[in-house]
Amino acid sequence: MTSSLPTPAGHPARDMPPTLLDLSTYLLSRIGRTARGRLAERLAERGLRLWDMAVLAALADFGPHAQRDLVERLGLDPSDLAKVADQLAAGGYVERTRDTADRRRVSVSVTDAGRALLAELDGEARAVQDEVLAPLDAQERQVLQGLLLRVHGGLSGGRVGP
Amino acid sequence: MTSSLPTPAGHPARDMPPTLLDLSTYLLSRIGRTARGRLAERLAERGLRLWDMAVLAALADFGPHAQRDLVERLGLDPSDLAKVADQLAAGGYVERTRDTADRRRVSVSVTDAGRALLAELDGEARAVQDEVLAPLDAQERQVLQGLLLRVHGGLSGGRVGP
DNA sequence: CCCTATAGTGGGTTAACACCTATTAATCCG
DNA sequence: CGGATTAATAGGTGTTAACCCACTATAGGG
Repeated sequence: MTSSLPTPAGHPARDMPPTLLDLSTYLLSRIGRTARGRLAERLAERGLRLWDMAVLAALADFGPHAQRDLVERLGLDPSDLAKVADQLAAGGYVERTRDTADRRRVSVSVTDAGRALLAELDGEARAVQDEVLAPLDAQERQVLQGLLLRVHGGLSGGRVGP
Repeated sequence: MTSSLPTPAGHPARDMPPTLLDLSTYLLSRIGRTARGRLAERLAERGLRLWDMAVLAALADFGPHAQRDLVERLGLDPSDLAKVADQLAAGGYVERTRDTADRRRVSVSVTDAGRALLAELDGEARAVQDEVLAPLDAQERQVLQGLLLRVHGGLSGGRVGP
């Protein structure tokens, strides 16, 4: 018997076609989608979306940005970023200050509350990751991370998403 | 210098936040999304969608199904499957025959043309995969495939998608 | 000082996708 | 037989994410 494991509880047990399962890209798409979806769910419980986390991460990692530069870095529409920044500012997670040198620009920086929030969100993300990568041990996860990082590095910059 | 590689041509070079790049789930999501998008583009040039390919693959791998069973296997809405089957039948890629035993059921089977089409689509998928996995050599790709397959096997059957 | 370009913002439009509903036809079971 | 159930299908709804346009305010060059 090739698949002797009992169906893991509450599972339709739908075997997918080998033609698809043989495609790493299919698996990547499916797994990535699942992970993304689960994290999005958790963020939604806090009234947040994935872009909120991406923006917080960019600010925490690279310091204050003009919105223009955030747009450039994250590949998000300027108009949409304005909305994200609005919401984050309303929650006190980021501060927006007019750039004194160029008063068109609005410099966005993360607050302490924002950093704390990001830490929590990162925790949620890691919890999801633990669920998703459950079948792999620590060493295998590291191998996977290494491979994915290299693959990611090779992607040319088309459509992005958080 | 930690990132000495020249930006790979025509690239905004947007460095993503390490906070995100450290998450395998982020990379999975991003890479999977890219791969999916690129394949979807190619299929669209033929007037096809991902579900068309999934349905063809299921029929080719497992033989004829009642639509009911395809729905079960692929996690697709019955109503949507009807439309997919319609289109595939119009192109001559599948045949629909009333089940003589239970005349409510419509049995769908792949035709030779359908098999030929699937072979082409699989070729497209592998071409995309070659693009996406370009940074990895053959052995690394196999390691990746193995890890992904195990991760996939551990996913409980929530939302699916092709 | 005009004239053009840029930064941010508000308020839409669009496209894709999952999902739901009603209808028709056939089956099953008491 | 008759009522309840299931299969397929047509058509429509809701959500989401990406995107686009118009407007304001500022900058900067001639």
